[in-house]
Formats: sequence, C-alpha cells, structure tokens
Amino acid sequence: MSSGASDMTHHVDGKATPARLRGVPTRLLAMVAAHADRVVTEGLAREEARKWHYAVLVTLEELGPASQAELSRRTGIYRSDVVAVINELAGRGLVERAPDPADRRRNVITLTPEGRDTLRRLDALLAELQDEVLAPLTGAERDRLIELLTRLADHHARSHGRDA
Amino acid sequence: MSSGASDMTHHVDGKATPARLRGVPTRLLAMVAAHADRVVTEGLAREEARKWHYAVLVTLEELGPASQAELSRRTGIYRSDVVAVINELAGRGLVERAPDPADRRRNVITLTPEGRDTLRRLDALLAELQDEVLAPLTGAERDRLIELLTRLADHHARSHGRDA
DNA sequence: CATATCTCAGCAAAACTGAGATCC
DNA sequence: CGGATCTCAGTTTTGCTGAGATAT
Repeated sequence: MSSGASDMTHHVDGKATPARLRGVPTRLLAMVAAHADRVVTEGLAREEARKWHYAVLVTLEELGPASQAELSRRTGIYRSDVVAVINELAGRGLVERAPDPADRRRNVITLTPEGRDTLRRLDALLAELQDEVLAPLTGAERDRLIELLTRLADHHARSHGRDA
Repeated sequence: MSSGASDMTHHVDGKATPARLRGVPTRLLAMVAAHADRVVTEGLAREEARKWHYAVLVTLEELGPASQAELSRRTGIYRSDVVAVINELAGRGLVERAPDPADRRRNVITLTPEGRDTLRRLDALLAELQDEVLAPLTGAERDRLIELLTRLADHHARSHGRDA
C-alpha cells in the first residue's frame, strides 16, 4: 500500500522477501534444497521411483550384496525404514531378499538384472534432474558449489557421528 | 567393473556412502540443508523461538505493520499457518494483533517494543548459528556459496511463481 | 457475483522412537 | 549375557489442502 520505494532490490515490490531474510545462508540452503528435492522427487515419480530406491540400487551395485543394516548405514535410510524400501524394490523384482546362511539374523539383498537395468535408466534421469536444478550455473560454478557443499557435509560428518 | 581398490576417498571404509551417491548435488544440498536446519532449529529453541518467529519479526521491522496475508507472502509461511505463528508471538507480547479499520477482513500485526528487543537477541543468536554452520569455509568462500545459492533461488523464483 | 482474508480441521510424507522376536 | 538384526506399530513435525465465515 501507499508508499514504497526501497533499496531492496531491482524488484517491483509487492511481495518481496525482506533483504535481511533473503541473505541468511541457512535459509537460502533450505529454499534451494527444498526446490531441488521437489524436482528430484517429482522426476523420479515419473518413473515410479523414489530417492531411497535409487540410493539402494546404487549402493548394491557398488558394494555387491549387502544386509539391510548395512544398506541403512551406507545410504542414510533410517534403520526402521529399510524394510519398506526393500519391500517395494523386491516387489518389482529389482532386488532379491534372502536369508543369510552365514548369519541368520540378516537378509542378504541382491541386485537383480532388472534392478541393474532400472538403475541405468535412473542414472540417466537423475543426471537430467541435476542439470535442471543447476541450470543457472556454469560447469565451473557447479563444481565450485559441489566442492563447498562437500566441505560442509564432511565437516559435519567428521565432527559428529555420521559419515557423509 | 572389475573391482578394485577404489578411488573413493581417504576413508578407512566401513560404512562409507558410495561415491556415486556422495557426489550428487541435490543430495549434498539436502544433507547440508538438513544439518543447517537442525543447528538453527535447536539454537532458536534455546531462546524458545522458531524460524518463522524470526522471519515474522524481521519482516515487521523492515516493512512496518502488515496483514497476516502479507506476512505470508513475504516470509513464505503457508497462508493457513500464519495464524498459529502470530498466536504464539502475540501470546508472548512480541506483536500485537488488531483488526484493520480500513479493511475489516484483515488483522494488522504490529511489532511491539518487546518484539524489537527479542529481534535484537535473535539477530545476534542467528549470526552465531550461521557461523557455526559455515565454520569450515573462509569468508570469501561463504560469499561465493551465498552467491551461487542466491542465483539458484532467484532462478527458481523467476521461472516459477514465488519470490525468494 | 467474484475475490480476498482469517481461521480451523485434517491429510500425507518423512524422520524418528520403541519394542518384540530372533540370532550371534 | 550383551549386542545386532529385522520388523512393525506408532509419534511428531511440516508443508499443504479444503472449506466456512466474513468482508470488499
């Protein structure tokens, strides 16, 4: 209403976020991360997949068969939630769940050929989605961003418990 | 595939996240943002405040008295959730809620002197928390990170509806 | 009438907790 | 026995939807 000119930005005003809020790093982080998450979640949904599905498939390909507990540690999926993720993947034949003969507390999760195929498609899709999110940045800038974020993530990982 | 000794990292292995996962930008973003959010949320909790409280107080100081709908637009608080936030702030005497005589659909929210005092404290606290999160980066690196994140946020804001 | 504001009631997804059963 | 693993049931938080009441 009324008044208005400000030195906030080159906006036309009307619904601009206060400068003091806009510059707060953790807020920027939250906003960009939320947007990125939506792009990825919706993108993966088009292939009927979720982030955790991808995380598990990648991990299985890189490590070979693993127990659910190990998948939890490596992917960051909460220990209680692994069950449901594996249920979904197994239901689509992307992984197989079998009791571990060597340690009968565990289930051995194995990547199936169909799982590997799906992983290929998801790899390609995910690359597109990353590209969509990072669109406004040049290659060098993307590298720089990744490096800075990695430093922050590693620092947290080392000082606190969890690994990145 | 072959195998091999990995060029993953200087980790000792044991519970390391697969390299292919660790490098994914949107994942890094999510992890760092989640950590940042915890630091901020827990930090503000020590003063019995929340992020939205701070956002509202800052906005009121920068714009002067405003309606709840406008606060929603400026801060990003969802329109239905503004009520509760204002309830809490008003309950502590940090803002006042009064019907707008000029437009009786609206409430005019006004920052009280106590609200201004609280905002001062929260400003200082929040600066500390930002510092804690960004600890591993130099000043120049922080500026660079903020700039890159701002570009990403602005791009999303302009292409889609919302403003940053 | 269409639109805007404020309010409340409730949903859906996600992260997390707790506990029981089994096994090492 | 202590400690892991898998599973399920349930809590909490958060962003969001929907709708009603009121006013423009």
